[in-house]
Amino acid sequence: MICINSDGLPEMAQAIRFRQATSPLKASCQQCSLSNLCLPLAVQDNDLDSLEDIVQQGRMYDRGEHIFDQSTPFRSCFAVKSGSVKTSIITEGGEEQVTGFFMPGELVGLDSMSGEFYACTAKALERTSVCEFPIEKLEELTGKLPDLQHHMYRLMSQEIQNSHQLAMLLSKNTAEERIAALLLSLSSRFQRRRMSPTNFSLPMARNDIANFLGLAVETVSRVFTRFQNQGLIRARGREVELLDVEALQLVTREFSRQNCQH
Amino acid sequence: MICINSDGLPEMAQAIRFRQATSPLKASCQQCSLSNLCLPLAVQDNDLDSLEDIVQQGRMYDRGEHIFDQSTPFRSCFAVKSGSVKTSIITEGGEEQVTGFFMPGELVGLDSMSGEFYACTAKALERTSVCEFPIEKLEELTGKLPDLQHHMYRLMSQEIQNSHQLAMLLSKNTAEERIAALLLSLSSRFQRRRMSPTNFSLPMARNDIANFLGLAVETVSRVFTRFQNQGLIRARGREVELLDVEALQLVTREFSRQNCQH
DNA sequence: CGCAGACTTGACCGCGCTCAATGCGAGTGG
DNA sequence: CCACTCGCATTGAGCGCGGTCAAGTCTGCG
Repeated sequence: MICINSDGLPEMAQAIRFRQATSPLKASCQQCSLSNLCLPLAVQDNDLDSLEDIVQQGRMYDRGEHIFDQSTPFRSCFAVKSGSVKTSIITEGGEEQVTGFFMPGELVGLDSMSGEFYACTAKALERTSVCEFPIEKLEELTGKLPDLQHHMYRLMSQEIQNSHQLAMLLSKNTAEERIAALLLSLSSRFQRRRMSPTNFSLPMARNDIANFLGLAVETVSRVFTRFQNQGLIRARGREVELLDVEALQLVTREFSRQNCQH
Repeated sequence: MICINSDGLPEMAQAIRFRQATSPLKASCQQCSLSNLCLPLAVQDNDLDSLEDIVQQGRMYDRGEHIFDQSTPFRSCFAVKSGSVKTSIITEGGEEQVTGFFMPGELVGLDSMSGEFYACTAKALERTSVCEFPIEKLEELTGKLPDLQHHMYRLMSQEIQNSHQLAMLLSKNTAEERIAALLLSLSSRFQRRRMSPTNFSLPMARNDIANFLGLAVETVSRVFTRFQNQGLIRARGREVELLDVEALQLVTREFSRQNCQH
């Protein structure tokens, strides 16, 4: 009845191979290229050891694999190391609502700290590796390191804000505005990682974009081609090039502008 | 330009009186009737003193008064003691998006812990009193009391979940489903406070409901009367009586049921 | 080469927004 | 006490954005 993972079988063989290779090794935050984005960002160099002590190098996940779902007991938060993750809530009826996309350096699972099970389902959008922070140890550590605690509060607070922004987008903005906003959000997140902010490939399918933004797939498609015809972007499949960032920013604010003149 | 406070004058006299009576006194969580809902819920009896040490009894706010807005430097979280509060994001263009309603025992400001200023504007929906938790002291205290820290994580996590639920409501559900969901949410929150879950008065105006749920006021009105005609509720102004809770629950799930048969 | 899944495009229609008028209750002043 | 006003809520008429349904196209992969 609930058929979430509709992906192929042949990936399993690969998964097992990698699982053995990288299983429960201790991670090295010191050498990680994401140390200026991820949790280490908040801890002093001399405390980095204690963070490394609790981190577990997670395994690799193939495209479509679940990192956890709503029936998994909540034990850990996960930092995306490479690849990307989508989280979604799946209702009793099997309806899915995508709640977020997570890129390298971002922390998944903050919405699950209030219950026994994860509050959402996390699925790898591509070949993805994660670092695992067992929550008990993490809480213990944040009790000792005020800076880390502060950072956790910041991250969770930011997550609330993001979600509010999404709610705003969903309740007030047109399809074009929502999609422009998403493209710009992705753009700035690529930029944070020192990648091109105008030339990237979408980690998620049109379907996920549509679900996330509360639209039909067809509408997403139409807006993409409309943007392309207007010269705002160039898109072929998941490859996207932002040709006119300022115009896109204008689109996201179009709503406000139109409704303020009277 | 931004004309938010449109309420009457005569309340001012009263406000001043109350302000003097209860101003920056130390609050007593021990005697507070909300101690089983609010932060004290998470601390041992013998640690309650340290929590009381940092709490400040806030002043009274009249209907429509701002507790803080997006230009206020972030310093504290606030627990609603009596009355009720609405939070909203106000964009550059003056557009408002209501992000939440807060009732006694609930904590306002968790979305603001990641920036220098509050991330939203908090407005009293009626005569309201709050307790103030200065954030620096609160963080210091949560570093010492693991239970309290754990509770903060829970609260923030819950806030994320709530917001995701809202996003889901906004992107997938019809007007009727959204309003049924809101009524049931309010109902259960009144019940938590040992008040009637079927007979209460809405703290917010139709306008706020509409904004929160991403609808037009007119739609809210129409759905209310439709529900009334169907015998689900009885509503006159802000007074609401839920006549058929089970039917309302069915309405919220109607969507899922309809879309699962094929 | 052929198939499956993802994406695109087109035609149609309905929910909910908009605009506009009316109803209603509370506070105000004559 | 009634008439007036101002916010707020309700009700009705019409229409547009975006959803739905149905083909058609593209792409990767065995």
